[in-house]
Amino acid sequence: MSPARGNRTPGGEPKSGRPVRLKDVAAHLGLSPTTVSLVMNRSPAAKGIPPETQDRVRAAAEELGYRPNFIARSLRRQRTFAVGVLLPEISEGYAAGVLGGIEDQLLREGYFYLVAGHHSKPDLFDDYLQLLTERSVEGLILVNTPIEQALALPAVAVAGHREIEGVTNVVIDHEMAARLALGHLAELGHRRIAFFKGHAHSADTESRWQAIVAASADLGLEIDPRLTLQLSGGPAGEQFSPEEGYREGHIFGQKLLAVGVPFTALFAFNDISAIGAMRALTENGLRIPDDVSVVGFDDILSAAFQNPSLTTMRQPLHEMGRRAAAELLRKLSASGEDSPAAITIEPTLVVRNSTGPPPGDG
Amino acid sequence: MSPARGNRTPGGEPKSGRPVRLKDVAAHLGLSPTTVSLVMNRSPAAKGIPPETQDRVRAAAEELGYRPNFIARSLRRQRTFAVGVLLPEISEGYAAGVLGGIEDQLLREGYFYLVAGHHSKPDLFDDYLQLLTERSVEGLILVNTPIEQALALPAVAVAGHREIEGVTNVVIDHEMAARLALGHLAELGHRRIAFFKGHAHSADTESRWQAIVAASADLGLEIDPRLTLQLSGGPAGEQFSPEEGYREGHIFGQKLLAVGVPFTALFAFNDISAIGAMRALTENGLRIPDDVSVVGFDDILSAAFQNPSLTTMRQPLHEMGRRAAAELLRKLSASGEDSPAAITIEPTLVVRNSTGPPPGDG
DNA sequence: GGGGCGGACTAAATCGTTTTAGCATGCTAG
DNA sequence: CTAGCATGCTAAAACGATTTAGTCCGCCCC
Repeated sequence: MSPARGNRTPGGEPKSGRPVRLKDVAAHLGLSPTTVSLVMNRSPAAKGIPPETQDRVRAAAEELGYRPNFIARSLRRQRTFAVGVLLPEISEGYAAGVLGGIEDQLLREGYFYLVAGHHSKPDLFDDYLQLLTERSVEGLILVNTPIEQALALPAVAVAGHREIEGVTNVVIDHEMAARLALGHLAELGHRRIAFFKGHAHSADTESRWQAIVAASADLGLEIDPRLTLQLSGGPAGEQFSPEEGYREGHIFGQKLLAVGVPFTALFAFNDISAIGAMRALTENGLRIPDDVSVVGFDDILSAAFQNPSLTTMRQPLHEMGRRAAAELLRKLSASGEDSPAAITIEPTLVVRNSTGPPPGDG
Repeated sequence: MSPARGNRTPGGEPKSGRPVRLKDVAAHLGLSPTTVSLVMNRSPAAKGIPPETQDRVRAAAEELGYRPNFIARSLRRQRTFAVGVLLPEISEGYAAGVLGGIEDQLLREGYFYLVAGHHSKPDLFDDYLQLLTERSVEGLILVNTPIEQALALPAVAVAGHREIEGVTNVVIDHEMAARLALGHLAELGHRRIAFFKGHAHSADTESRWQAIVAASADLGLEIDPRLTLQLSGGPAGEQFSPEEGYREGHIFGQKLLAVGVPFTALFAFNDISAIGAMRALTENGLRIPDDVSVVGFDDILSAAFQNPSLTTMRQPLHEMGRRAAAELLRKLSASGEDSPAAITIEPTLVVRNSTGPPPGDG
């Protein structure tokens, strides 16, 4: 049936070298490119084309294995259906988790994305921003990437450190996190709880701490300043490695014991430092959770594989990425004046084996 | 010394709405677009244009904040400087690690990449392959992604499961891995070593096992079949979760003890199962490394945070990604007939605290 | 018989570049 | 005096689509 050579591979590509263009389909049918374009795009202007012709066009396109050239289409329509993602480093748990969510949402909606890892170097950040702009991305998602100035493109930030005009921030609900974690400990019977605060130059630190203070008050818990230690996280602006965080958790665990103020639970700033602290406590003869309960934050992969496995607040990274992408697409499509300054994501408490009733409570 | 510069933001964008085009620069200078294009691209054909004019052009471009439109350029030159990356799932440690290396290399060479996660569904894989082709990627990198047919584009696979015509495979040097790991154990004095084999339908399983057999022979070690257990990894073709791997390691650790054949070391198939096994051994009163030494494979983040920290073979994921990207770019640029069928990457042994001399050896 | 109209298309401009093929102009050599 | 040849540029045709503004034809109706 196929008129004139029906030679295509299962992939839809013609066997001959070059791909089939719109023009080829048109020529094959004896129609103009315009007509074929209108039909293929189901353009409203195609209503004047009789259904029979439309079918002919679509059949021919299928038969020849026509695939529209996205580049040409992008140029003409001034739409690339691509967004840029800027993050410090792909192969880091946090960013990879968020990126997974971004990916799901974007591909589902027919978008692709270009990723650039700036390794926390501001000049690289600027370069990549430039390159992404040149490539005509329609918007930006910033993961864990602080920015100074307003951006020329619609943008959404995940764990953005600042409030920037026009940039929607996807953040975790710290109040809820504090309520859940402290509620869990309080319910078990803990009254004297130690804390690790985040390092001073992280945006999360302050809001999280305030949430902890508020939740403590609500629950009638007292916070003992001698039992709150602030992580330094190394030199300012530098990304601290997991190993450093672990080491610091280990040191701080020992410090807590050295203070001599009794405590029955520890709420760490993240899983890494929690794991370090668990080791320090264990080394000092304390048993977890029998003597001390430990709660982490993040739910990294390692948390489940500790012994005992770590109770922790899970940040739904995938969901955060998904929401960020969805919001960006909304900004792109809608007239979009009604974009919120922040989107709050609910964390969940993952109860494992590092928490239990305080000693002498049963 | 920036000349004239009226109105551009630090970003290089003009303040007025629309970006500056080549034509604008030409008009501003009273020259033709051709001339400006030749100069901007340092085309060989620009040798006929006097240096003075060239300077004028570049100055104007700088002043107006001209940025070439990559889409238009791609269309005309039939080059996108973009490659497609197909992987099962971004937010998985292995793929994220490799992707980090891919990213570094590609960006360094002026390329971008489009990622698609097919979640191990063959139909999604086909769809994305189609979409990437439509977007005119110049080549493909497949991470942990088995393919059936030859591909229409130049491609490199990382951890590819099959040998496909024209696709270069980046693989780990299993012989070396076996030599290093067993050499380490042998040197410490171990003679009776237990093994976890990978599940049957993984490509790595067979070659790795053969390498182990060979290395054992070289080192004069005997392999006791009663001490080799094969991981099942769940239903065929299904991605097994870390939790499952961990659980299986735990079960297999107990099984090893139940067998009743004495052993002083375990070489697991991966870190996850090693960690599970460590827990099982510890629960049964064995001390690591005093009674049993354990070696893992992969060096996932958790490996360093175990207690004791895990000695393991590190797969240089970043390097593997980097090499894959570099090879793909080589294929794209060179006439490229001389592309190897495989690129072998050297693993490294990371000695931590889960290995030591066998008991009664000191 | 011609004005109006709906139906079925299409010519040509456009998106922003690159690239091929020339066009003036002036100078030199024969 | 003019053919030949640099020199310094430019016109116009791509690239592969989309989209605006028609065209052409037949028919109906007065």
